[in-house]
Amino acid sequence: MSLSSASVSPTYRDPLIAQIVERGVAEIFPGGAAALAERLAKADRPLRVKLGIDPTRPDLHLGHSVVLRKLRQFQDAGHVAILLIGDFTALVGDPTGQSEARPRLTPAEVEENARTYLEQAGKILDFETPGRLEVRRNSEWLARLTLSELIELQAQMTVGQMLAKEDFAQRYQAGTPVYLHEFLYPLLQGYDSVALAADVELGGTDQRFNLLTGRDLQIWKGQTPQFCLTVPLLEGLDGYQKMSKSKNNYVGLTEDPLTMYSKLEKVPDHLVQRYFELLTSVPLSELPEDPRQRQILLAKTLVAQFHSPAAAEEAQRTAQALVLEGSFAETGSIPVFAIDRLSYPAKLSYILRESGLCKSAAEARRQIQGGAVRLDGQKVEDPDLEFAHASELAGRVLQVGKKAFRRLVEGAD
RNA sequence: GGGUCGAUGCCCGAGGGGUUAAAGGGGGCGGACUGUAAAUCCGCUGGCUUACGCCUACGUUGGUUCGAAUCCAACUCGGCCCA
Repeated sequence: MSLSSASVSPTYRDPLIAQIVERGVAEIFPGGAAALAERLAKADRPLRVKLGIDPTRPDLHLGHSVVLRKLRQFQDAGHVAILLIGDFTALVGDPTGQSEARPRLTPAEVEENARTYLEQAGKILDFETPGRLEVRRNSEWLARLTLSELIELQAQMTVGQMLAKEDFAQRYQAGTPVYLHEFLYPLLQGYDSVALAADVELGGTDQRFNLLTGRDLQIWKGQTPQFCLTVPLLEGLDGYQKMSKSKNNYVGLTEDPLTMYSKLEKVPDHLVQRYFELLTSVPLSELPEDPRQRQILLAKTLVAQFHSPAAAEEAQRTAQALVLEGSFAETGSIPVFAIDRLSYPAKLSYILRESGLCKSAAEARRQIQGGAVRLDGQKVEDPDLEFAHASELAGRVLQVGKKAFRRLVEGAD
């Protein structure tokens, strides 16, 4: 996949437009960057720019922020961001990405997820400027569709067209099940564009088919079809697979500065530039030569973006001190764990589990035996180590591996 | 509707009555090394705060056995083929 050039090209007068159509863009339909740039330049009213999100999980991560940033760029250029909460389509389940049977969410869960999404999107989008944001839910119109309307909608597309969707085609050929109701998803998402009279729709490259379906349906309904702008899918920390929570290769938008910093400073070299391009506004021509310095700059830039420059500085100092120097002088941003809610005597394996450093006491035990556990930097050898009182632990730093720390404190929380 | 094959741990995939918490690979975690990386090598990889004990686990339910992931029955779900 080719990315747009590093710096803003002089092709477009307006730097805002140039940024929109060039940086962090995978594809633009129809007509590519030039066509959209022209549309933007000639717009005599704010364009309605749609981004749909399915509130199927409670947390957003950096992968989501790529397209949110793109939406923000439209806002900055004076257009209207329409954040569409797919509260109805969440019940259908987007088949994109071989995830077949998603657990069915209750309406309450959907609402709760939608609430946290908005909160997290607020870190990126402009919620303040009047007229720049519209939050809608597709149950407004989808819940009212009648069967005959639905049949009419389905009559707009053939099975052959549906099977053109890569995901369907692959699964069909591989002999894995493709359910009929999955065909509904692109149609419903496309119908959202009709209902909203969208001028532009954004999405990841995996959304291309769905976005284009929106155009077909808009034409059918006599509307001017929307532009479709896709952004690249961000690879996760493993370096290859798409960032996703279930693959545990993600950085959450709400993570604390130290965790965020620690994850980002080890982004694989081949992805660092991509992260800069998609997640920051740093000019790519200004990146440091040294790969290590790039990682550090990336981590600091993003922590500063989601927290504050001061938090970024402190996270860097702490990470440096802890990991490189093994010193415990800088413990400021280590997550704390309140030890007075433990029951004593407390085994170390139990503390490791309760503090979240290990998933289970059995795993904790294995980590100790594997030489991974340290208390104030001292390796612990005895898997049965036990503490009689909280006072023996207060103020100490517990560590698993090189990067996971907890500061044990009394009376906090 | 009929035939046929299949359902195993995070994933893929062996195993066809006991020695199977279940081969092997992937992934993950940890250790050495390093740039806190990559590559490589090594270890671990169901759960239980009392771990030579107990509890869960091979689609579901029931059955046959001293004993089943392994045999039987019914059921559920999927693939393919036929109509």
